[in-house]
Amino acid sequence: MRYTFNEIEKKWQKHWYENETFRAENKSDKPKFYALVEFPYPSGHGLHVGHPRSYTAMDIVARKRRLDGYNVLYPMGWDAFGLPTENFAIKNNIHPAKVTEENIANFRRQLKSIGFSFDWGREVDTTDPAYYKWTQWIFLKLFEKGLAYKQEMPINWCTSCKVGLANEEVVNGKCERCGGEVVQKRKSQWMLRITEYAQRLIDDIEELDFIDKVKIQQINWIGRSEGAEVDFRLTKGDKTVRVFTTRPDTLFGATYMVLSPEHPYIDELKEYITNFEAIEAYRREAAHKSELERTELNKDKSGVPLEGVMAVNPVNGKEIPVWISDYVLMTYGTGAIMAVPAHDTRDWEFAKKFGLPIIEVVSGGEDVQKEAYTDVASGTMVNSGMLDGLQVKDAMEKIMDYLTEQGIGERRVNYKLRDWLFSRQRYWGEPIPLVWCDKCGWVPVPEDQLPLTLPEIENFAPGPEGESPLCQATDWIATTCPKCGGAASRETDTMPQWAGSSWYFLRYADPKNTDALASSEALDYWLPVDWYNGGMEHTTLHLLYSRFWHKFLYDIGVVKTKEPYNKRTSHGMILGENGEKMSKSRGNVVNPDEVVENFGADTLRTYEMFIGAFDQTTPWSTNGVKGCHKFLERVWNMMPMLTDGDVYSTELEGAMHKTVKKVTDDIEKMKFNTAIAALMSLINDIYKVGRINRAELRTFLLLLNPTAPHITEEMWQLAGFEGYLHDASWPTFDEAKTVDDTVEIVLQENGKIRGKMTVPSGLGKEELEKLAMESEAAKAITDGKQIVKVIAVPNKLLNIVVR
RNA sequence: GCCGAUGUGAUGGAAUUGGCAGACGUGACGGACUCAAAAUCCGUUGGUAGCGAUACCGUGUGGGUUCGAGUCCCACCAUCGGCACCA
Repeated sequence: MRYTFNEIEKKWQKHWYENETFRAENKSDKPKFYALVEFPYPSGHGLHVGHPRSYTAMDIVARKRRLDGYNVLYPMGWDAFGLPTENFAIKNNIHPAKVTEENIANFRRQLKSIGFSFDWGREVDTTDPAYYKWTQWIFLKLFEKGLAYKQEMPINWCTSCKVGLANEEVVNGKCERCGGEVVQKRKSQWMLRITEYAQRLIDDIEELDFIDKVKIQQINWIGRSEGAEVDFRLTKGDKTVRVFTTRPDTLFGATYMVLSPEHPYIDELKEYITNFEAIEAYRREAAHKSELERTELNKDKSGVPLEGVMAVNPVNGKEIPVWISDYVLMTYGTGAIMAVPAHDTRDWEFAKKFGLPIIEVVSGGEDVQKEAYTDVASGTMVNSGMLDGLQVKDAMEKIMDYLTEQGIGERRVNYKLRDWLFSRQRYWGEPIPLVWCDKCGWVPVPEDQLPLTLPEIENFAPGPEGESPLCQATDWIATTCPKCGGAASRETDTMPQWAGSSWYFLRYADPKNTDALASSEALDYWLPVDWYNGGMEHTTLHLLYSRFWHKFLYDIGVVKTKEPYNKRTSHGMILGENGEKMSKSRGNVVNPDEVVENFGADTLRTYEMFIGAFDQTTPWSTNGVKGCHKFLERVWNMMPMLTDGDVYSTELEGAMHKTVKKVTDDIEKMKFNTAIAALMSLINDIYKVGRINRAELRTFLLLLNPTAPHITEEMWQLAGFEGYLHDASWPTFDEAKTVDDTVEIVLQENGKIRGKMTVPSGLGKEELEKLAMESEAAKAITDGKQIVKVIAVPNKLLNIVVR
C-alpha cells in the first residue's frame, strides 16, 4: 500500500477540526497546560518556513502534554496592525482592513494544512474592534495611573516625502522610498513609563524559567547602574547643570563638561554664547545621525565648545570648559556629563583630540596621558583633596555622602531602559482614546464609548507636516469634551503594533468576552503561560513590553500572577539553501505550501525538527526534506512487517526502552533533532530484525505522533488499535531495561587510546581497575614502565599514567 | 561601538556536560533487484601512510589548566541576532 500523504493528511485535519479534538476547556479535572507561540504578523508574502519551526516545536510539546493527561491550551491569532500592510494599502489604495483580511485567510489556510493542534475556536485578531477595545481600555488605565504622558521626541523625517519614517525605512541616512535626506524632527508624542517598572522587571526575572541568554539580554537592556547626580554651576545665567556619573569618585578629575546637542539649556544660554552659529551648525549635523552612529566608540569624536560659558566643579571650584558633542545622548541620564578623561575611554579620546587637560585622580594604572585607566576594583585616589589616599570604593561612598550633605548632588540609580514611545503617526493602528479639551486638558474617552474605531478616510498617507493620516477625518476629530461638554478634538496618533501583542495571551483565555478583556475565572485558570517559545529578536522589546503590561495589570488587580510567562525558550532562524537570509530579492525563499504539496505536512514538520539544534540558525536543505520523507515512508512500510505480540520482543526490548527514554527526555529539552535521530535508529533496528510486533508498533506510533501526527493516527487506525491515537497515553519505560549488561571500556596510556575491552556494566572503580589491569592490553601498556597513577571511570575507561 | 550567540568530515549536525570525536540524515562510492532506469534493500565513507594489524594527524587561530579538552581559562579572528518607529 502506498503512503498517500495528501489524502491521509486532509482526512485527519478534517477529523480534528470537525470534532474539535484540540478544544481547550476552561474547566477540567485534568491539570492545565498553556503552550504559547508568538502569533504571526500576517504579511502579504504568506507563511515563511521559519514560522512552522516554532509552531511545530510547541505543537509537539502540546500534543505530548495531552498524551500525558493535561488539559492543554494551544492557541493562534493574528498580530495584524502594522507598517507593511499600511504601505501596501497606500500604494494600491486598498483599505488595510481588506488587505489584512485576505492575508489572515491565507495564513489560516496555510497553518491548517500543516496540522497544528491549535484550538481554532480561540483565534484573536488585534485589528478587530472587539479586541482593540481592550487594548484601548488598558491604555486608559495606564493614563489614569499616570503612566502615559506626552513628551517631545525626535522622529525620522524625510525632507523630500515629508513623512515620518520608521527606523527600518531609513537606509544609510536616506529615505528608503525616495532616497531623500532624513533628519531628526521633534514631535510631541505619547510615552509609557516602563522605567517605573525597571527594577521589578529585573528582580522578578530571577525566579522565572527563561533560558539564560534571554535573562541576560533583558537585564543588560534594562541596564541598571548606580552612581550619583551632581550639580555644576555655570559662570553665566542662573542655571546649574545636572550630570549623571557612575564614577563620582573621580569628580576631582573632571576637566570639562559635555552637553548633548539637544540639551534644552543651550538655547537658554544663547545670549552668553559667543559662537552660537557654530553651535547651531553642529546641532544640525547631529540631527542627521542616528544614535547608533553617534555612540560608535571607534568613530572620530566631534564637538564644539560653548564659548563664553564655563562650568564650575563643585568640589574644588575650578572653572572648566563646556562642550557639546553627539556622543552624549539626551535620552540617557540627564543629557549632560562631567568628563574625566584620565578614567574614561571616550572622554580620553575626546580630550586627546581637542587638547583638553587629563588629570589623574586614581593611581595604579599606566600613564594616563597614554591611556585611560578605568579599573574600579583597584586604585588609590590622588589629586583629589579630601579623597586622597582612599580606595576607589571608599572614595565613592565618601563623595556621595559629601554631595548629599552639601546639597549639590545625590545618589542615583539610572537605567539604560527608556520610556516606551507609544505614538505613531500612522493609520493602521489602534486610535489612542483621548480627547484634548482646551479647558480640561487630555480627557479619556469614557469606557462605555470603547472601542473608539478607526475613521474611514480617503488617503492612508500621513499629512504634509508628518501628522497622522487620521488628521483628514475632521468630523471624527471634532467632538465634545467628556468632562465639561465643551468643544474638543480627538488625538490623531495611533498606537504602535506592540500594543496589541502586549496582552494577546490573556485574550486567548476568554476570547469572546464583551464585558472584560477576559473573565477573571478564565484568567485565574489559565495564567501564567506555562511555556512560551519565540524568537531571540523579540527578547528586549515584545517580551519586555508584555511583562511590563502584565505587571501593570497585576497592580490594578486584573491578573493574579506577577509574571505572564513561566518558561521562555527560543528557536533559531531558518536561512535559504545558500546560507543567506531568505528574501524575494535573493530568490531563495522556500514556500511551505510546496513542501506540503510535494512531501506532506508530516515531512515538513519532521524536517523542520530534524534540521539542526532547535535554538540555532540553520540553512534549508531540499535533500534533507527528502531524507525525512524517506524516513516516513520507512515508517509506513513497517505495516507489512507487523506481527502479533502484547509485549516487546527480546530482540527489540532494550532498544524500545532506550528510545522511549530518549524521546521523552529530548522533547522536554527541545532536542527534537536527536529525538528523531533516535527514532531513525530504532527503525534501522526494526528493519534489521525484519518484523515489528503490535506492542512495539504501538509505542513507536505514540513516540512519533507529536512530530508526525497524521501518518501515526492513520497507521494506528490501520493496525486496529483501540480508539484514536490522540486519546491514548504516552508510553513509559523501565530504567533498568535501558542499560545493557556489558559495556565496552577504553584502555588509555597517558590519555591515548591503546585498546578496548568488554566488561560487565556497573562495575565500581576498584573492580574495574582490578579486572582491566589483568588484561593483555593493560600489560602491553605497563610492560617495562613505571605506573604513576591509574584513573578508572566506571562504564567508560581506564587510563594508565606511566613513565 | 555596546549587549547576546555561534564556529566540528564534502554537507546539515551529534557527543551522557571534562572521558572512544563524527550518532542520525544528506551526498558520494560499491553491491542486490531490474531488459534498463527510477524506487527500494544491503554495505563502505574524517585525513595521511600501509596489503594489513596498526600508527600519526584532526573540532576557527594562538597559548594555558588537566592523567585526559570539541567541552574549562586567557587572547585573537570570522559569522549571525538585537540596539528602542520592521515584526
